[in-house]
Amino acid sequence: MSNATIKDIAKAANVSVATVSRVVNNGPKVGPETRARIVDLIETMGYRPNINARSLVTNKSSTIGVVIPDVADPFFAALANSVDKVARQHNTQLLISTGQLSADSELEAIKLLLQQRCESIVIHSKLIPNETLIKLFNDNPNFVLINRYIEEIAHRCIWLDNIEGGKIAAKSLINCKHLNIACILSNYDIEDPSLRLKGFTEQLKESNQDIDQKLVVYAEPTLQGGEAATQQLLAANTPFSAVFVYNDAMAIGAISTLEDNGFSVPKDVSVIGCDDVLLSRFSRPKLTTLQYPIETMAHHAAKLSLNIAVNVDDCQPQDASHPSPDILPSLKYTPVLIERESTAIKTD
Amino acid sequence: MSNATIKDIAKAANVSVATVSRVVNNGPKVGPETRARIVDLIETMGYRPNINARSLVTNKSSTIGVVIPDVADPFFAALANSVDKVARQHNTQLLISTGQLSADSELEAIKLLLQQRCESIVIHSKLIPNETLIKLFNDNPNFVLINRYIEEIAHRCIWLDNIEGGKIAAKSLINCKHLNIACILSNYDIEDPSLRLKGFTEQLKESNQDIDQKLVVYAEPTLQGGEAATQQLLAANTPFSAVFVYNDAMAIGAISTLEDNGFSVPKDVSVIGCDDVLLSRFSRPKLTTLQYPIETMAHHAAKLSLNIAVNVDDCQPQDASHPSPDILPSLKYTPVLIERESTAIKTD
DNA sequence: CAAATAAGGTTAAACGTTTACCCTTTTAAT
DNA sequence: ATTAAAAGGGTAAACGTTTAACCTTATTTG
Repeated sequence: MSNATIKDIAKAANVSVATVSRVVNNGPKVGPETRARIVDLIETMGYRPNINARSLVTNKSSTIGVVIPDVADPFFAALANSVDKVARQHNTQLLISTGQLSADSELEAIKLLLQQRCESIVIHSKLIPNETLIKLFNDNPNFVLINRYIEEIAHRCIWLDNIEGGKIAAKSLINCKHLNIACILSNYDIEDPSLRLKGFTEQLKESNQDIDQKLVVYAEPTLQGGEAATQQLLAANTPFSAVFVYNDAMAIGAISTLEDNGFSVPKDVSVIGCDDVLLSRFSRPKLTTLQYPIETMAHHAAKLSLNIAVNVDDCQPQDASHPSPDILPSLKYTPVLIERESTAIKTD
Repeated sequence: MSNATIKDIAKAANVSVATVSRVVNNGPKVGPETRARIVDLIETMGYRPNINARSLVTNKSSTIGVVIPDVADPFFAALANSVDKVARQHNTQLLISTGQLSADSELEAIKLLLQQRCESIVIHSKLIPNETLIKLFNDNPNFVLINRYIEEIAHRCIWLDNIEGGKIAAKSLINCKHLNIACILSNYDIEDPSLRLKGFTEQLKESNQDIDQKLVVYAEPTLQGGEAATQQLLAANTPFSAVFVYNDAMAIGAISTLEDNGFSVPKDVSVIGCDDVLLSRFSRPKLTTLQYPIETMAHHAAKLSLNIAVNVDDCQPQDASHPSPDILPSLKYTPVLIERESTAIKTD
């Protein structure tokens, strides 16, 4: 019933398999009444083409792969979801493979996807070495790298300007007159935290401010990590009136811990996050954060990977305050500061 | 290079394809030195079997499908993640297909997965009619339904006792002396909200309490939905001192709106959520909620679907206060109340 | 009215595996 | 010394498609 093959249909319709194949694929060379008859049969016999057989001969899979560390993380889930939307618009099936934040797993995930004959893959990899990736990308013209920049394959990297992000955060905190500023960063061995820190400290230096090394702490980029990092900060006993946090989850964990310890946000300490996940609009206090346009970026990446013309409108909107320096669609995205309630001008 | 076929290996090793196939699949009938030689060649020539060709002949896919409404929802992401963990333990690739909360899409998603030759599928469907599902399950012995109970296929349904959940919530609120209790429910056309409401009102009746129909409102089960529902509640101008909310996202949206309107939680109104997503431990105030053991359930579902013996330890722990009535591993799970800070005994 | 073209098909090879069945050589048992 | 069995390996069909190449019958063109 559900496993009728093309031959069964051909026999029932009294035509060759080629003809059936043509109606299935909307090919030419088949008369209207024959087509109608076959369409009918396909419907009533519940025929569905065997993807494997098809892929075997066409060497295509109608499948787009996504490699992310973890499906459960909202940030990566948003990424995958965005790719999924593009995929379903183009009759493409989404395949997700998780890299678990280990170089071996990431590579394994890619190979798995390759084995499934995905010709397009959007890869979020932080741990595979540049050279390996470059080699991989040279063999596979439809791979796209998201959230990472490698010069040699720059035209297939969709990335966020982390340095600029750090600068924007610093500017905002400086404007609020903060002098003792802490940093909570991810302890994952990836470049994002250090780039953000770099931009942040550079900007601080422009105002002749320096960052106290005791005030930069590292932890897992999760709610719990934010909690742990904040406890560490508190234990150091070095006063601070503001903290720049690696992501929103950590920021919310930080706020939670701060308040548990009698500090009010933003009265006693200002907190600025990064990512602008949906939640940051609903936390108490509402979170000031750097918007990471991951959905747009993932959308862009998916289209690039599928070789679909990228519509300028789909990309980061030209913002008067943050004009993109490149011709659109640019592969570089810049975060935008979203000011809400967790930051304030320093009092006392 | 990366697309060497089994024939290439055979030629290089000076053996037949059958022999190569045997070493790839750890089959018998191949001598140790031949095996070593072939393994070597496979490595150096970067051979990876073509999954499509293999599936075509074996009619198996080493793939487990998951149908969920949406990847971006943390609840479903947790579900998928849990299935993924089981899958990778058993060398199985995860395939996610999204149902978008429409019966047609859900069915389409299943068919897509079937077309990819997934023999095992974990399905989260709320909208496909019972009969359709029953038929589908009779044809496909490895399908498992999660978060829904259909009597005819009960042995393949992993579900949560929503009625009991409603009762537990009601008891807790009654214990806190609340008399005017509101309900915020999902407006999706699924049975969960009505079952929870049913349990809730039944329990209320046992204490001779009744629920004011003006105090039960419906909205999207999201942060924004919680916001909207609460505004509706506030607009009705009927006082209430507690609210039972369909899920944690809505609950957090509700708290946010309540506080924006000058009500303090839990002083002025108690809020009880449902799901116990990670976030509920980090919201302000920390959320009292019904724990929905979705990870365990999904783990269980994945194993059931893959025909893997389900370990009793993996299932819901026997809790003295909530003994499971069935022999473990039970397919029915019961939510557990997690009391945190968003509920309190009624004052004034 | 012949020739050219279009329309609607068919045939068969190819895709890369797995596996039942067959064959040969070596080893063990009598 | 014979024979049986075991070990190691080869052959070829089959899985369900797509598609180039070919064929036949109308239809158009000059």
